Amino acid sequence: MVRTPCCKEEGIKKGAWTPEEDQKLIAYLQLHGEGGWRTLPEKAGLKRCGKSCRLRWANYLRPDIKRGEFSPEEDDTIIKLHALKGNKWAAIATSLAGRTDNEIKNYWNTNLKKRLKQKGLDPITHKPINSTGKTGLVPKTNKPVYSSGSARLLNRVASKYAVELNRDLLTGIISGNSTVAEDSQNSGDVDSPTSTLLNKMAATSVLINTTSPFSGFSDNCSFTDGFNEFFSNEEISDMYTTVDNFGIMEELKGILSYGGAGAGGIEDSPEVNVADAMEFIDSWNEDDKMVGVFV
DNA sequence: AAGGGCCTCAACCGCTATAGA
DNA sequence: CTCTATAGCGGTTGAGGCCCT
Repeated sequence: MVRTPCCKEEGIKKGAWTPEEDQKLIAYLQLHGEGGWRTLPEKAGLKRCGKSCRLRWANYLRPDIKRGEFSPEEDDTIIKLHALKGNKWAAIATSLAGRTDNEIKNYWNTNLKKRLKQKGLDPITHKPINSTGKTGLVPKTNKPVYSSGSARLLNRVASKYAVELNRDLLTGIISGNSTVAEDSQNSGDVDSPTSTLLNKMAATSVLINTTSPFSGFSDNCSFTDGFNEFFSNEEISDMYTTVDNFGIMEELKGILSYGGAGAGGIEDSPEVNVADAMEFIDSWNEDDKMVGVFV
């Protein structure tokens, strides 16, 4: 396929934008809205290529862009999401309102990467640079410590819905579309696939909890809102205080959408990480090294 | 004060994904 | 199915500002 040159036309201006150019672009977009970037420059009276206009708008001029320093909470979120997603700046940006992928990428490269290095952590793997080989998913000879908080949460879910609880139902619970709860409540079987699943979830949480070098991340996980139908405010509050690690939330979301169950409103789950986690947990379970039985 | 090196971040480049003709 | 236009993404660049000597 022959690609159309984007910015190689004669007379196309490059480099820093002037305030006058910004004004022209803003005025045009306020009048006509976004889109039609290829023809926009000519219509707006700009000697720029459409791509340049789109980037200028997306990364700088958009009214909902939050400028200024990153907060400690934003720092934590970026670091944690980077550990989960890698250099997926656009995906990370969706969790930080008002921040662009470009801004986050720059901030990572100029600040957070260095900060991790100063802490002796590899900014790519987020593990200690002089690690003895321990990684997040290979603790077979390094049994994790029991995490009572996340396990307790999962145990509550397990005991509440028992045998019928599966990924689809969990997805339903979280997205608020579940209709299976009453069936589940009739079951007293504790040695069930549900228990196994929840043990896996808990074990995954424990792994993250015990291998993450960070702590105290914000719990801005909207998916817990879906629990309102099934748990009291007090119980949900308890989830927030016991499941106090953003990574756990992310991983749980991932597990719930793993295997094509469909995650409803849950977005952008870390499929690869979760697949790896599940594979590991499965093998771990086979080896009878599960951290606990939460039934 | 000067100038050289470093740092930051807006902008660009090259590529892929996707939609539609 | 192929081709094209467009959008979007991540990596890279370079101008300008800052800091240090």
